Amino acid sequence: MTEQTAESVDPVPQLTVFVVDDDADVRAAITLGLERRGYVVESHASARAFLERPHPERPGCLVLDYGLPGMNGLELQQVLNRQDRPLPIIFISGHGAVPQAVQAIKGGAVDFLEKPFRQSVLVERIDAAFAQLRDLISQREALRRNTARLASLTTRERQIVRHMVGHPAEISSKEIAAKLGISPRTVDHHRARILEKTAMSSAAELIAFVQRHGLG
Amino acid sequence: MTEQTAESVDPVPQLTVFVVDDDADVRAAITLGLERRGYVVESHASARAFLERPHPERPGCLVLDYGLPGMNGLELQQVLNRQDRPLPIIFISGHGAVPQAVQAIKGGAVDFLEKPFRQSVLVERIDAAFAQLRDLISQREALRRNTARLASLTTRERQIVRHMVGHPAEISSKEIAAKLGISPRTVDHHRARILEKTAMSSAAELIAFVQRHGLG
DNA sequence: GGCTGCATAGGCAGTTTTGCCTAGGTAATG
DNA sequence: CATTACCTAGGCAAAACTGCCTATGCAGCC
Repeated sequence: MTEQTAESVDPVPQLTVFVVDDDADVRAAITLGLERRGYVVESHASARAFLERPHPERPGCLVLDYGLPGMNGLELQQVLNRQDRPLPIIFISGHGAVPQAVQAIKGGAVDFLEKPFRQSVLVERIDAAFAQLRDLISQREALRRNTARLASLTTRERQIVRHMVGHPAEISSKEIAAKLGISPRTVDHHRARILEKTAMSSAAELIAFVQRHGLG
Repeated sequence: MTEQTAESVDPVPQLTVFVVDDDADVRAAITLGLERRGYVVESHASARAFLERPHPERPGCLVLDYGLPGMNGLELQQVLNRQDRPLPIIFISGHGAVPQAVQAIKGGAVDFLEKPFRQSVLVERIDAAFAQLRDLISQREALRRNTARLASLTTRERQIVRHMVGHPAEISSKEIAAKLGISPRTVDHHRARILEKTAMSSAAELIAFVQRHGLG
């Protein structure tokens, strides 16, 4: 195990713990505790400030106060959910309110902690969030690679793929040609190009692939 | 709209609201309120009693007290989750405990209500649970129908299907025959029988189907 | 012993797919 | 204006698939 330059170049960028809480003392306490344990922490006083930070794509998880002034935690969660950014959220809240916790978890939050909580509990949840994040990232990565292969398809080609995937019972050139109002010969031609571009060997393989990974 | 014998034969069996709470007053109150609104209610005083009821497959949803003596609500939820029975759960709890609510929702519960709650809120959640149930049931129904079609396949036929699904790039009779050490002609024969039995029109359709629904 | 179901395999004809060629029309682009 | 990309479409031949036929061997069952 030659462990030279362990700190130098990380293939996976360092994961960051984003902390959003309007209480400066809370931010300081969490930041301090986490940094002592070796985490990279970046804190913001409001949802707005967090949303406007540069490099919004940096991977990490979010420790989010529920009762923020302005845009509250739940609203921020919803904003983030609409973006398809992989960012697991751990809520923290001053007053243990069940309905809010329910909504947060239903919205995909990793957990909902009531203040005060022990740092060790938070660290546990952060590790869980990071594990979840790594899953999400690898899924996205796989999807991205696959979608890239389909991205080079032209409109017509894509249309034919859609039809084959949507109606796997009608994939003969004749049937597709009838649907599209063109010659079966042309469908053949497109099919050949599609298989070539996607490096697949049969319509079945293509359909199976798109069913698994989507068309993007 | 001739509404003769509306009550006689329901194609979908009547959905039941199961109530499990150790407090007889709570059971009575919920039962009364729901029956007045036309719901069919069946109540039990303990998780054990609910689990041991006859006809366990009757469709419905479960209004479940969290703080049951003996097996508590969360444990019952986990038992039910291990069975693959479609039964949406609405938790009710005397003391609003966030961690418990979090666990319940993560376990798939529809909601977690704190006592006391308004009947109208409960009714709302029950309707949501019923909607979710209907989705689950129709999904299961589709799966069941489909698995039945694959169930009539012989060992060899199933083996060939597995191979086609697992290696969609190698579905020509030649390739499959090579893998199995038999004649391409025989694979043709099996393929024809498979498509006939499953009422599919192409290998692609079969693969797409099995990918979606599994082989059972 | 006969019957049935399953796996094996071949023949033959018709259809389909696939690969490789040409080629015209259109729209965008340099 | 030339080039490029895309959609269109046909010819031709090899390969594959499909449907319908026969046929053998084996196992289990009445």
